[in-house]
Amino acid sequence: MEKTSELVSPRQAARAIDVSESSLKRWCDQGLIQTTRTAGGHRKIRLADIVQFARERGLSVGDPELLGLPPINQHSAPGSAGLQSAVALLVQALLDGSELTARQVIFDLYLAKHPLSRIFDELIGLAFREIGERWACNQADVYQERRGCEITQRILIELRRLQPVPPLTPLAIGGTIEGDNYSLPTAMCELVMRDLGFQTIPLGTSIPIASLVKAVQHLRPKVFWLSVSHIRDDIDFVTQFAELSEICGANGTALVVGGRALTEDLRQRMAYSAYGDTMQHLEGFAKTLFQAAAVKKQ
Amino acid sequence: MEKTSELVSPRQAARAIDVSESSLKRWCDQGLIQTTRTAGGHRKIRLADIVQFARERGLSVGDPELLGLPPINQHSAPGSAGLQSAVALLVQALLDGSELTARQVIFDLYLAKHPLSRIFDELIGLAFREIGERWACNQADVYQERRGCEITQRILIELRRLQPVPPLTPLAIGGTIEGDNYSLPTAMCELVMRDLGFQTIPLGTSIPIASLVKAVQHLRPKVFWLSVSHIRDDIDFVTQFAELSEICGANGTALVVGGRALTEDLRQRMAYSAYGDTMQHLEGFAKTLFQAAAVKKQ
DNA sequence: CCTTGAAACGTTCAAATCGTCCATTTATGT
DNA sequence: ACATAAATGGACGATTTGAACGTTTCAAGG
Repeated sequence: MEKTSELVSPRQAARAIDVSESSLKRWCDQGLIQTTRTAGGHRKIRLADIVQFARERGLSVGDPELLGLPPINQHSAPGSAGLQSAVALLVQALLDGSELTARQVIFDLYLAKHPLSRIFDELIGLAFREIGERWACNQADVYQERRGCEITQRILIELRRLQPVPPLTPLAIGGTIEGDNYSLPTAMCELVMRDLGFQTIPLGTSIPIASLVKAVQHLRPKVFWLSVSHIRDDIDFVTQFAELSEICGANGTALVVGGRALTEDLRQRMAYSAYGDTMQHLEGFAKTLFQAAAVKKQ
Repeated sequence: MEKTSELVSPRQAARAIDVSESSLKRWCDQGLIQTTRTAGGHRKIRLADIVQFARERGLSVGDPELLGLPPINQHSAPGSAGLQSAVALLVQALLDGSELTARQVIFDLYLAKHPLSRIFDELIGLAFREIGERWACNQADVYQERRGCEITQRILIELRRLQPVPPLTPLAIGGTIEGDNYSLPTAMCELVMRDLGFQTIPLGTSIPIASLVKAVQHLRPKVFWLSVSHIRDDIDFVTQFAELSEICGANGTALVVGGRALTEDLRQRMAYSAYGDTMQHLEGFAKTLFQAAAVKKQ
């Protein structure tokens, strides 16, 4: 087994994306792939950079193990399979606890240049809706759903490693409120924001709003995302949320909210910068915001 | 920040910039890195020099603070100076949200072949106890603690990737009960079991005991670990736990329990194979169990 | 003062990488 | 269809790297 490291050699990279070592080195020298050099002149390539390159050029990662990534399965021809059949595959993998298959399904789509937001909305989101339905019909057990969450969370963390390291400029933070322990949506928010170029700090789950307020004050982010899957007390939530909203306003922080717990009725009693049902909504909003911030900077 | 240990050894420097010790020494001898020598000929490198060298070449620099991390021996007693400074470093990193530093502190110890169980008990465990105390004294905020958990969890997942893939033979599974959303202990349990050679499946958090029972029936593991950090209703818990215990007995599954919520009083009303306060307890018990299973197999 | 284990020393060596050149394949233009 | 340009993949000796080895230094404890 190859050594797992943040930096890979040209040979590892070349084998992984199935091109010759010569070509890879040439691309490095042309500046297509960012590289650093050792004192003796050997190239070192960041894992995220090589994956990013492969993604842009539509090259499939044929041998991920060389990059310290998990091995591939036979299923799922990249791209051709499409999101639809991928959902069914993912549902089955998650229910079976087959982490490898699940990972491969998601990675394939990611490498096939699908935007993260669409993968989240139209693959993972749908998969968990499907699992929820089966659970309701007693065709699936709670532990299967939880295990699926666990697996998915790990996959998200590994996806994060493949993202290019964002510059330090605009900061986005977020988390979930006290009593809400559903960590997947907030993890997805983070990846979407990072993909747009934000530096991100996930605060975690089940945090009292009072503490979220402090986090905004300490870290002064450009964006605060809040995914609400569960609310203990509506009235408490609304009053405390008002404070968070106010602090965000005072700090110039855009407050983006979402989550299935935010009913129409509830939203009318809240003040925020944007609301989104889906990750694609979040991406759309944050993209305009990021461009605005970038322009302002110049 | 003037430290006494401003001079570091080649080994420390080499690991900080992720190159082999050989190369680093060679570069020193070539004059690429300024070094001083002790009377006996050992190289001593100044912190500033190694950082400057790394910056000039765009090599990845970990955290300069790490270079001051004193080596920690296996024979150093718990609570010795070395571990204590590592704990302090980790506490600060987690409170600051500095994932890089936290990761390197933990990885350094792991790569130095320290048993995972000790790292968990004497580094991570103590660190979170310390954070908890600061929180109680209003010196730390909730979001800092949660963010620390988030960071640690990611590190654990990355540690998992470094572990050799276990054979399929003995299976261990575990998780937390409904209402208990503290995922770190159960994640640590998983890594310890994997280190011993078990195949593991983490079921996730907040699972009703009834569903845990089903998991045992479906998966028929050799070991079931249960980390209990929070209990909603004592009586409910005890009665339902009895069922889990029974099913485990019927399936030949060893039931290992632990966690701060299991008081002396509570434990007297529970039937289990083993109880452990620490990861080292778990490791000790599971080790004998694994050997027994291995012998049986032959 | 002596013992002892860990870390650092210097050296050696196989494997990996460098830069360069060149044959082959693929794309492009007339 | 043909010629030309561009990109690819392989091969070469020279250099760099990482790991092994036995020996020496360091720091701690009896």
